[in-house]
Amino acid sequence: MARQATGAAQRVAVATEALRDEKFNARRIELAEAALETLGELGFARTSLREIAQNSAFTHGVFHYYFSDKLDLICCCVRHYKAKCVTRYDEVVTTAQSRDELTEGFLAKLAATLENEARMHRLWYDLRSQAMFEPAFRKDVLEIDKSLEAMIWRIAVRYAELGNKKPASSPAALYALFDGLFQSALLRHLANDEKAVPDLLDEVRRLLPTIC
Amino acid sequence: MARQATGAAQRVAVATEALRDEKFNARRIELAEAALETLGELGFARTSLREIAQNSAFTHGVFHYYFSDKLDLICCCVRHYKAKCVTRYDEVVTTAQSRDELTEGFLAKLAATLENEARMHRLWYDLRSQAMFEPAFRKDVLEIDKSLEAMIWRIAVRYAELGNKKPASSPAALYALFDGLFQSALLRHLANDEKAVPDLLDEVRRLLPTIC
DNA sequence: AAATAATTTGGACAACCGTCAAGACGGCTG
DNA sequence: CAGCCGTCTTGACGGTTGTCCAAATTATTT
Repeated sequence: MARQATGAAQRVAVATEALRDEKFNARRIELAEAALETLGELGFARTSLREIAQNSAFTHGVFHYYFSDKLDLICCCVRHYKAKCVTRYDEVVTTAQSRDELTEGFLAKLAATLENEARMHRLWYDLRSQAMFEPAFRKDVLEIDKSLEAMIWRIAVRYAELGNKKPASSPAALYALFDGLFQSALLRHLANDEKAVPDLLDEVRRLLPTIC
Repeated sequence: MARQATGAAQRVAVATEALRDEKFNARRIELAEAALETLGELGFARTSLREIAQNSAFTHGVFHYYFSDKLDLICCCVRHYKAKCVTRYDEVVTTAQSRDELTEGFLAKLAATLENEARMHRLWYDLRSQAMFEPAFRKDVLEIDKSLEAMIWRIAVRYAELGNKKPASSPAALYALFDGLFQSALLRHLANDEKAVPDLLDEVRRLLPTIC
């Protein structure tokens, strides 16, 4: 009986603790999302915890309560950012019924994210560069890079499938190609080069048939 | 006569001023080179003028005497870095007499610079990302990017020439591909992935015949 | 050799940084 | 209602930052 009571109490304790953890984590994500706003605006180098707090509804102390460290916060930001990004083209991939449909759907998403989420993308490139200096970032960054490579690969496989072929290049090379093109287009776009987006689309449109 | 004397004096004045400018600029480059040492070690975000000075033979005041600004210093660093980089493969391109010779020469240089100048390369990627946030960097970065694209294109043209063909892709796409591959390999190399270099070489070896 | 200019030094400054801790607030439990 | 606990605020701390400047040193000209 005593054992049972203790067991029940323990179960309740575990449950409440899990609930607390969940709530705690939800708050972390909320804070990370607010931090991403400022990070995307200023970049890693110029962003301080105080600046993040001032551009959000939170005080700078809260961030230290939920994150052990500045790096901890930014790692959480990166990880959260990943979840959003990696599925960007999946709907197009699954619904497209022809090469043309896939191509146009992909290009549309590409142009849209380049123009509307430029700040998030430049932050990603910033943090990936930081990972070359800061070991604490490397694990997350390499993991995200792998996910993005897989994302691009899913497009290529589907594109090949719709032509009854197989992709001609490796996942790594294909990701490198698209990543390089996107990075260059992003920089040009941020520098107010109005041809950045159409040039990227032309390039990708020309490239897609050659890789399968 | 008076006119002539004035003219001569002016000529001398112009000459000495030019000499002064040259000396001034030589000092700037000397300082920039010292700064690159620390920048390559710590990255843009964590490098301060005092840290640069402490790791060099100069005091921090000198940097402010020769550079109006921290950005001014770093722009000078980037511009100086460019001159070194852009001709890296030119000797291989001009001396190679066969596709194999060009391929092996290129791969050897590629592996060497990735391993021996990793710090300079990561600084380049860092600064290119910074250019997405800091407009002051954009002009120089875009210019260097164009030079690197041309450098890669010279390799491709020569490679095609040695096979009596023409490159199949555009300069932009080709540069994007190699840049993406190199960036990925660099990150992996810095994360102590021993397969980073051989994987890059394998990939490039496989890719070269397909682009021409 | 004297005077003028260019260069270099090292310290002072205010502003900012990440971090921390003492206390306030508010809901929940006993 | 009293006490506790998780959450949050606020202000302070030592250290670092970019910038500036007056004085010292060196080079150049007269």
